[in-house]
Amino acid sequence: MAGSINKVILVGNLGRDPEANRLASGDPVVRLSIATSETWRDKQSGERKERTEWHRVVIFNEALCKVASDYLRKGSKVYLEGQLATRKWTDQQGVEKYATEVVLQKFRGDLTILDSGQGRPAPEPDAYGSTRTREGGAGYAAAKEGDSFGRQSATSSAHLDDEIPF
Amino acid sequence: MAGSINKVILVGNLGRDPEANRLASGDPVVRLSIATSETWRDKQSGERKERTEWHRVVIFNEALCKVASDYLRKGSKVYLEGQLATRKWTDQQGVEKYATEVVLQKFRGDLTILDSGQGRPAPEPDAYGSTRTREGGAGYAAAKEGDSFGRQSATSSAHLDDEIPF
Amino acid sequence: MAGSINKVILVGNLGRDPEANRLASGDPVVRLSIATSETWRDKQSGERKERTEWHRVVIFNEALCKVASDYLRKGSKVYLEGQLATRKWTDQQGVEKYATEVVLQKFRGDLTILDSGQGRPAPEPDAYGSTRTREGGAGYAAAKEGDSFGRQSATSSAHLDDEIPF
Amino acid sequence: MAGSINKVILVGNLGRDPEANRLASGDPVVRLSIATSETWRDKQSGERKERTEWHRVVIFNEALCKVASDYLRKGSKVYLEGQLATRKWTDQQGVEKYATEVVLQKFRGDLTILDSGQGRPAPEPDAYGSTRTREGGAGYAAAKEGDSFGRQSATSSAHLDDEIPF
DNA sequence: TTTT
DNA sequence: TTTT
Repeated sequence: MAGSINKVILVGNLGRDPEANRLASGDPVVRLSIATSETWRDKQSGERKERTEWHRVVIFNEALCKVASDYLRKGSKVYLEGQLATRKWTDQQGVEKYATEVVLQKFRGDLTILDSGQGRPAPEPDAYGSTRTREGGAGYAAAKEGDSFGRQSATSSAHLDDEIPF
Repeated sequence: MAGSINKVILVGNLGRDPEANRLASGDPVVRLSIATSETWRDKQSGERKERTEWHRVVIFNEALCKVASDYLRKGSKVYLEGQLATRKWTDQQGVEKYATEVVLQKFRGDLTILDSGQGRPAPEPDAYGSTRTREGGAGYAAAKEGDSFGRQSATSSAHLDDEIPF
Repeated sequence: MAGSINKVILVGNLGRDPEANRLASGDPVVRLSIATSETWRDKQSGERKERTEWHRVVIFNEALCKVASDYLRKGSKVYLEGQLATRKWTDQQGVEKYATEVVLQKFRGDLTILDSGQGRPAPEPDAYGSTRTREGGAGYAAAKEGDSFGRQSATSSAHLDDEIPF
Repeated sequence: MAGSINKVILVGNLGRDPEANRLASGDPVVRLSIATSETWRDKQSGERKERTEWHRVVIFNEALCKVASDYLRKGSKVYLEGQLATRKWTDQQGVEKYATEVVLQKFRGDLTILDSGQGRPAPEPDAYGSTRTREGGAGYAAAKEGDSFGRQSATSSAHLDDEIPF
């Protein structure tokens, strides 16, 4: 379909520290869990309501992987831009599962830090890069080769996804 | 969270005609299934690849419901803007399911037709509005009251969602 | 032109306090001057370069006028969404001038505060509303009626615009 | 300013054919004039009103220059994404002038054709690329070196800008 | 799991 | 005129 656009823009906070990994190809992947929320006053009761939405973000863009793993922490506020991708897999019970993620593909997407580190622990300089030398070490498990879309294959990440529910 | 943004922008084509319904409250809901796709040339094989992504869109914005049901048809190209919302429900086997939708809430979102009707059947004038007078009639099933977010309750739409795969 | 989109998204900082005014109609207008900047390393010299862009923002959306005048100050960081509008006028020397602004029309646009007031003077409660009672007083000059687009007429604001250059 | 975003999204039609040029560096530049419009019904008179906005677009992204010059024509509908940049220059009378453009920098921005050529003259295959071999030839005037931002210097384009009014 |  |  010539002429289609698939774009997500989020401004929100990380619910936990970024999860940095490498595919078998050596390419980095960083996963973020981002909260956005909206508040409104209920017309009936007059009560203040809040609804929080959690977004799974998967970064394949190398430069942005580095920004994410070096400078983002639980609580960080970010602006990011990616695209929607729904992944399907079959769990151990043979049940088909779906998860929709915001994907920042290689050379695509955008990620900008909106809180300049106030109150967050200073990042270790080049924390992500250093894992190149201790590949597979604690916290940076090696992953299976990605699919043609550049994402981990459904099976290799199924056990992670089962923990899903964001 | 003061200061969060949850925005999706899609330009794509409808995979089927819009599904117009009404909540028990009488408020309209229109569901769209939108395809976006991207093509690229595989660096290894040199082959041209294509990946299509299907998006579930749910419109609660009344004016945009009317635009959608009056002027959109299978194949129509649209620009739309909404927000991500993930819904959870339990199916008949007791399995927890999730579906992420692009929601155009009341008084929010945007929807613009990008192909001025070429080749599509002329819409019946005010097709949607006329269902007000035959509520529950063929093609416009009445639905259960929405939840606080204004969306149909998980249970009332569960059987639809099971058909999912977009 | 059925099917056109004109959208600007900015994340940046206010270069000065918001300027709140009222049109002759009584409708509020708030003007912001927003800086965005980008930095890069020059490939030749290796030097770190920075380019700052200044954006004129004009808010006619009443709710967002209130947010802006009550909570924003010089230095505040905001996310905002509006549309481009280029205004033309003739200055006292008879020279045609143009200025492009990011406009948040009535009931349109978006404005979200991204820094929760850290270090900024607490806003006077309802500062903007209170000017209703001292209309035309210092700092809230009354302005001539807006044009059909809801903006001040070119002539009524020409002297302001001559100070322009952002 | 770490953490700023300057983004413009337009869906509109070309008011004339693209203007393809090359900088002295050999890098391509394509200029587009894009119209967006909105229509509304005047609350007082009940009349249908329309307002058209013209946008100057400047493309430095090489791949998108090629798309624009090969496939776009007067009347084409496009989706595009760029950033705002205001350029200042002094005209022959010594008057300072400003023009705000939507810029698609090298390796940045987005451009998607929304009408698949219906009714437009088929583009000559690779029309743009062929100018590499007849640089400076009819229709592809060579231009002075760009500034650090990658844009043509103010002086070299001043005479073009004087024709402005988009 | 975040944030206000 | 902001911010880093």
